[in-house]
Formats: sequence, C-alpha cells, structure tokens
Amino acid sequence: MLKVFNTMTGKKEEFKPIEEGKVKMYVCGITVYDYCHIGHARAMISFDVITRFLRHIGYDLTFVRNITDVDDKIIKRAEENGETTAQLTERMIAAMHEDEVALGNKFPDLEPKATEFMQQIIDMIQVLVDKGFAYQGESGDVYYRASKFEEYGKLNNRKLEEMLAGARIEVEASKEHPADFVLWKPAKAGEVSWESPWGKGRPGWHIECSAMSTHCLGNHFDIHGGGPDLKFPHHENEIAQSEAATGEQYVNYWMHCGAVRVNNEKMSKSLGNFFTIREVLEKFNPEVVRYLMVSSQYRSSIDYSDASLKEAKTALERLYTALRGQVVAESYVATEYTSRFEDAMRDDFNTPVALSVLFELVRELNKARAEGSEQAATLAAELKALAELVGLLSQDPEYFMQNSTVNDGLSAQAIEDYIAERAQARKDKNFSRSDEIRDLLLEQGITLLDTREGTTWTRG
RNA sequence: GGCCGGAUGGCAGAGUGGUCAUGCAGCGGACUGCAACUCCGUGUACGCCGGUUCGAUUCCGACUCCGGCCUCCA
Repeated sequence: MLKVFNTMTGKKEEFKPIEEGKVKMYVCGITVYDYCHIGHARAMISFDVITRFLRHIGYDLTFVRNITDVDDKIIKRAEENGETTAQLTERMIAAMHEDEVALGNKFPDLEPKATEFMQQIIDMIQVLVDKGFAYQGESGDVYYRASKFEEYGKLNNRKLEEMLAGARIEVEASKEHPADFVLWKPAKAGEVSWESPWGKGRPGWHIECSAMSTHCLGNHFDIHGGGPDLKFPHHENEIAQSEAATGEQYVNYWMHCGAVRVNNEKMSKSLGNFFTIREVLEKFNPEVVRYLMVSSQYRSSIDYSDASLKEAKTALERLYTALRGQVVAESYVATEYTSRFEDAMRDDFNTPVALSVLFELVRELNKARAEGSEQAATLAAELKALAELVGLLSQDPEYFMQNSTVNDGLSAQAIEDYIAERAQARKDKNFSRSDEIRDLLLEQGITLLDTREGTTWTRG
C-alpha cells in the first residue's frame, strides 16, 4: 500500500488511482524569466523521486509539467534585456533543461507551454464566461468571479469573507470583489498578445495550468503537485477555474514539497536571497545537491547553506566509498534491505528512512569486502539499484570521489605526480618526505588513501 | 487577525505507547610506518504543564516559542 499526504485533507491517505495501474500527474513548472534556483531544484528533485518510485512499483505514469512562458515578469525582463519574450523564454527553457540534466532528473512525458495552448485557454475562459463564473470588467480584464464558486478556499481552509479583513489584496476598481483574479488581460501597445473574444491580450497567471492539465490529462486526474508557495493562490484558483468549467472534481491528491530556506531565512524572489542551480553547481557535484534534497522528507522545509551541503557531501562519500574499486554483480536477489527501502518509500516517500537503509546496507557491504566475500558484489548491485530510485550513486565512484566538490586547485595529473613521488619516498622509507607530501596535498583539499593496490585520492 | 506546519541527543534528520533510526561530530579500541578508509564499542534526546495509561517523546487538553501562507515566488 502506498500512502500519500494530501494537502486537501491534511492527512496521509492510501493512494488509489482513478484508473487501475495508471497514474496521471501534473506538476506546476516554472515561469521562465530567470535561471532556476535551488527552490526549483527542490521541487524538481522531489517530484523526480516521486515519479521514479511510482514507476518502480509498477504504475503506468503520465507525468506532465508545464512551462509558463507568457506573463508580466517575462515581458518586463525581456524589455529590460532588449530582447523579445520568445528569445528570453527560449534561453531560459534551454538553461532549465541543462540544470535538469545536471541534477539527474528525468524529463516529464509532456512539457506543455502556455503559448502553445492559447486556444484551449481561451476556450476555457469562454466556458467560464458562459456559465457566469467570469466577467469582463471596465478595464477590459476578464476576471474570475470567486464568490460564485461556493467551495472557493477549500484547499487552504479559507473563507472569502475572512480573506477580506486586513487583506493586502490590491483592490482594482474594475473587480466586483477583491478576491476575483484575472483570466485574461488586455495587451498594452507593443506587448506580445493573442486575439480573443475580449480583445487582444494574454492569459492571467492561473488559467494556463487549468487549461493545459485538463487538455493533457483530462478533467479529473490523480495527482497535482508543486512548490509550497503555490498552494495559495495558484492552486486554489486552478481548482476554482477547472471545477467551475468542467463541473467535475479536478484532482484527487494535492502534493506540495517543503520550502528551501537560506541560512535559516526564508528564500524568496522579493528578498533576493536565492541561489541559482548553476551557481551551486560551480561548487558542488550535482549529486551532493540531490543528496541534500532527499536527506529530509519532501514535505519538510530544509535549510540551505554551505555547511549543510558539506554534510551532504560527506554522507554521500560514505556511500560511494563502499563502491570504490568494488565489482558490481550483474544481478542480485532482493534482500530485506530492498523491502525496508520500499516500505519507507511507500510511506509518503520517506527518503530519510530509505537512505538510512542504504547506510545499513553499506555497513554490511564493507564487512563483506573486508572478508573477501562474494556477497559484496551482489550487495553492491542492490545498493546501486536502490540508490537509483532516489537518483543517487549514478556516477563512477572514482570520478565522484575526485569531484564531489568542483575542482578549483591541483590538476589530477599534478596529484598523480605527487603520489608517484611519495610512493618512491615510502619505498625508500623516507617517511618525512612522504608525510610532507600528504600534508601538502591536504592543504589543497586532497586526501590520500593508501591501499594494498596503491594510493587513491579524494578531493573535497 | 485567519489558516497550515514545527519544537527530538553537539549538529542534521526519521520514528515509535514499553529493546536499535540513520549520517556527521566526540570518546575508546582494531587496522596503518603515519594517516585516511573501514570495522567493533560508546551517549541520562525527545519545548513546558496537566490528563488518559501498569507505562508517553509517542494519545488528549492548555501554554510557550519558531516557521510558512494570506502579495510575485518551486
């Protein structure tokens, strides 16, 4: 049995797909006006792990993640850069794909773009207008009539009346109600725009997800996910739009990952204290970032700092060390480690517990290696297979150990030269020179390890 | 003010009504020319106050503190 925490009910629930054996999942992607930051990485990795596991336990999964490529911020940024919105979004989409490849995420099955679904968006708005759930204000904007949707607020346990008190909602004169939100926005001169029954313009923020998810997965599908800051208003508004338009329940399970904090402060666009994925990858191996993300349960918030990354690196090195120079069997028979790992994952994707099973497996693997047991190869195979479910241990162990932080000092050749010199010194029993080289390399962040087969090194 | 989460050993982070999380760090030992890696051993942890119970960190209630959302944000 798979248990999933559903934001809508606030409880862990048994997961039952609408159609036996199949799962349809939509995750909100990014608005492509800037490089992805580590908050995006958290969401991407969380749902990557979820998709891997759903497939692992046999579900035929359709995973859709949208790209919002038309929006105020995109228009503003493109203007600042002196480029067209299409040029900007193309660059950012390419960068996002690079980041995803680097982080080891698998791509969604479908990656719909808002600009390519303009007809579906307009059609959905028309349905909402026809049903009385939307109206065009004096400004020309088409608004969703929140008060008409009786269940408005159900995802966030909010009531319309209560939301008004002390609300920081910008009151626009042409709205009937402050909680009404834009479905279609008239274009200013020179702005990118599309023809519609309400004049030239572009869609509001939330409608594209309703239109694309429905088009790709149907009116009613299994899982809808996203970052924690999308619960309100984005997902609340999606529910209002979709359920009003189709008359059906929109989604069965709402899943939200936890926030990333930076040095114990909230990370946000407005505070500007965010790190892009590419910045972080200049300092750390991408699997270190991934380890950090899966070392806590996907719903809890995590603190991002150099210290937490270093800790992640150390822990991951322990796993890789067990595979260093170890033969990996072609096949293996699953042991209790596999069942314990899977049990942890079936409990709302409890990756910290799943990782703890990996460490226990590694202890046994290390013992088997020390004893020269043939079991080491099959344990190594099991370790790799389980780690792959969370996207770890995908690199060559030797490579990882020498690149768990990014090379910023001695070249591999220089290190090898020192090691050769030290080997000669040791042969000559010149241990003072030998230790001198060890210390010299250590200062450069290189740790030496003498084994029966020779000396290996680790950077970091 | 409303709504949602939290509070676990030096740090990170799971979990459970009554023997073990796990990782890092520390301490002792084995191994090593020295190290490192590894292995073995090692810790009076569960915010505060009541209640339920034979027994609560785990269930219930109050309290204190912390975070998030209510505005663009994954």
